Amino acid sequence: MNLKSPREQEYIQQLSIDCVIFGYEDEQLKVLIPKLDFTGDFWALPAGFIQQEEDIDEAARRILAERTGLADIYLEQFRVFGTAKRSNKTFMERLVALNPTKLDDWGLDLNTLGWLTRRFVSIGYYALVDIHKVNLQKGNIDASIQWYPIRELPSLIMDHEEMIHIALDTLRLNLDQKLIAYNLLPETFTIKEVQELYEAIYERPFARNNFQKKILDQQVLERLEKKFTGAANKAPYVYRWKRY
Amino acid sequence: MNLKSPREQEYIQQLSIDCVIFGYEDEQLKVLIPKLDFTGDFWALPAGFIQQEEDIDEAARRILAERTGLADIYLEQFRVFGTAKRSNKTFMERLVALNPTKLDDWGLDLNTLGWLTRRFVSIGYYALVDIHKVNLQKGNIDASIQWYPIRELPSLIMDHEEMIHIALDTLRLNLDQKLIAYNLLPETFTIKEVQELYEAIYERPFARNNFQKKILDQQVLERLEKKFTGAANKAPYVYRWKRY
DNA sequence: ACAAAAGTGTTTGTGTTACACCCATGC
DNA sequence: GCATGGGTGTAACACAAACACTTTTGT
Repeated sequence: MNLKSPREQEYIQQLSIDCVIFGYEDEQLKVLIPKLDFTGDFWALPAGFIQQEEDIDEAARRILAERTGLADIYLEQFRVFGTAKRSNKTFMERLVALNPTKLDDWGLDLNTLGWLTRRFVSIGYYALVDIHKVNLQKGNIDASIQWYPIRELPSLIMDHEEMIHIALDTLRLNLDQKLIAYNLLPETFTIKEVQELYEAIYERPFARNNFQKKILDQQVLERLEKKFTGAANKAPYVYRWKRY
Repeated sequence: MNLKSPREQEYIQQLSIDCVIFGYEDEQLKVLIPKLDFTGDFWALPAGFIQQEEDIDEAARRILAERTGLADIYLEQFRVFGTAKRSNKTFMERLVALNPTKLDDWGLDLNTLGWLTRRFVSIGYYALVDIHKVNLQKGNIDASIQWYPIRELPSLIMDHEEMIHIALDTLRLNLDQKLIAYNLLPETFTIKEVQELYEAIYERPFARNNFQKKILDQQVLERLEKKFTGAANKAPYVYRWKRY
């Protein structure tokens, strides 16, 4: 996202993409959220616009790559947000009031501001990444970027919190159906780790033995060697996801 | 949809809505498709643009009302179509070539044409209507408008056939989940009629007795009087959908 | 030997499919 | 009575949850 010249018809007008990027770490489902480089504590989902010669999926990939350094990411549309009153106006007004000089430094003129504060329709994408593969990078208007546990989100601008909740609902619906959970895990893992991931996503416990059966019956994992942790118990097998 | 002045910023640029309107009649699932009022056999889904002060859902409702005369319709987003090469260009070029004078009559100038032939991102909606309540109305660029059985579609412009197939897939996934089948039926109906509807949608037979149980177990129908058809068999009960 | 956790098997319950039967209606 | 199609009950089966037991590991 470049604030300096979005109005030059390089991008489709009044249409944006917002990305809910899910990761998994410390038995918690997390979302990647940048904080904007302005006074006033503005957190906003990674977002961007669609270039004229670019597929919307490509645009989403570009936005994701910008923040994560990853090119090959699982992602999916989940909803379009398009109420008439949906605009950056409220939050931009507060931002402008709190950052009188900064905007000049950015070279933001009134025209650009006008472009940005119009009504925007936004396509919501959610993405699943292996959190340890991510190479965190600030976007050019970010002060910082950070993973937040799904139950400890900061206060986000506009309707971004609603977006995260709808993305999570969609993820829950699609998880088994599309067998996409493994995008959140490293290359190899134990069944217990899969179970903990499921428990983090659905926020409820699963019975160990039945869970094991359910997962293995899907025939999508291949069993590798055992994993000796040094603990005084039976060593679990390590598995890898058979990509189709 | 008004071709005469869409470029005046009244609408959001390069963003459109396409509607797949499902109806049910003669044991067949049907889709409402207008034929454009130009030489060359152009069939296109009911479509339109989004006014600046209008929710996208409202815009979809407006487009639906225009063709069906119905205000209260079940509808749902199902996908955004947004590849970079997605534009009216190919089909408009053919249309212009086949209709040299007609476009002048319409007052279509090159600017408007340019507006229309740019790359467009389109939000797909599907709608379910009681086909007998529909008051068919041509849009102002339609020559005619007609219901087509899902397996006897005409050749549609752009990616509109793909849209219909994806809409149908989504409908199949959501039908039981969201209990929306009754939007396709008249006020009252028999279980057999529901079964025939399901068979039309999923294109496969259902066992009569089990189907009855499955539907009644959902507790969303209320049983009314019997329906005497004059046939030499037991009269079926008539049901009504309990709207929540 | 023992505790801890992994892995496997068995029983129970639930819901779906298949089969059989009964009921109402008009000729 | 009988053919026709609607409505209901039950047995068979498959799937999922709950319970129990065995195996492996390090101390």
